[in-house]
Amino acid sequence: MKYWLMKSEPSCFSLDDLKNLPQGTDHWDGVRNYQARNLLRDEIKVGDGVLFYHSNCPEPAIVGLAQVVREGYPDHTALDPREKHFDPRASDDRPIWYVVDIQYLCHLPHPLNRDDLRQHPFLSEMGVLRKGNRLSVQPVTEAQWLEVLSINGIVDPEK
DNA sequence: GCCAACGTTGGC
DNA sequence: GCCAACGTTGGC
Repeated sequence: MKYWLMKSEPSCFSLDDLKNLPQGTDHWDGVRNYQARNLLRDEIKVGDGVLFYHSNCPEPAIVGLAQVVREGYPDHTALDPREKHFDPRASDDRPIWYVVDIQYLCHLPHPLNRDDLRQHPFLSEMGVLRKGNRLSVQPVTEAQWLEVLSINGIVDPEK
């Protein structure tokens, strides 16, 4: 089991948006970066934990937890010319871009903003704090995951 | 709105 | 294959 941090602009797609979908589940689509693509296609597995991060907004923060419920499969939005993230190089045979499905678990009682993260020994190492880091999906260590749960008094994120 | 950092593109 | 130009991200 692995852990990931996924970034989303709340004005575009927020944790509430995820929660309100049927089953609280959605495709994580539109990723057009090869490093992130490789993670989506090869590394991210069903059951992995996801820290949901709100970026590019008044209060950037880790705001909730999700879990992976379906692993890497082709991103159909790359194949549809009407889509914003359409990629003419992609085809059914060679999809190029991938998505995973994630399911909402909970909001954090104490969302962790960037100052909060900087003050913790494990969390201050997170990629999301590094200057210029634009990866929309990035790995999180088990220690970091457990620290987020512990700060929030969460024993079992699925409850 | 500013601007630094980064990835991608494209001319050569 | 180099590298300048450009577009995008994202904190502030």
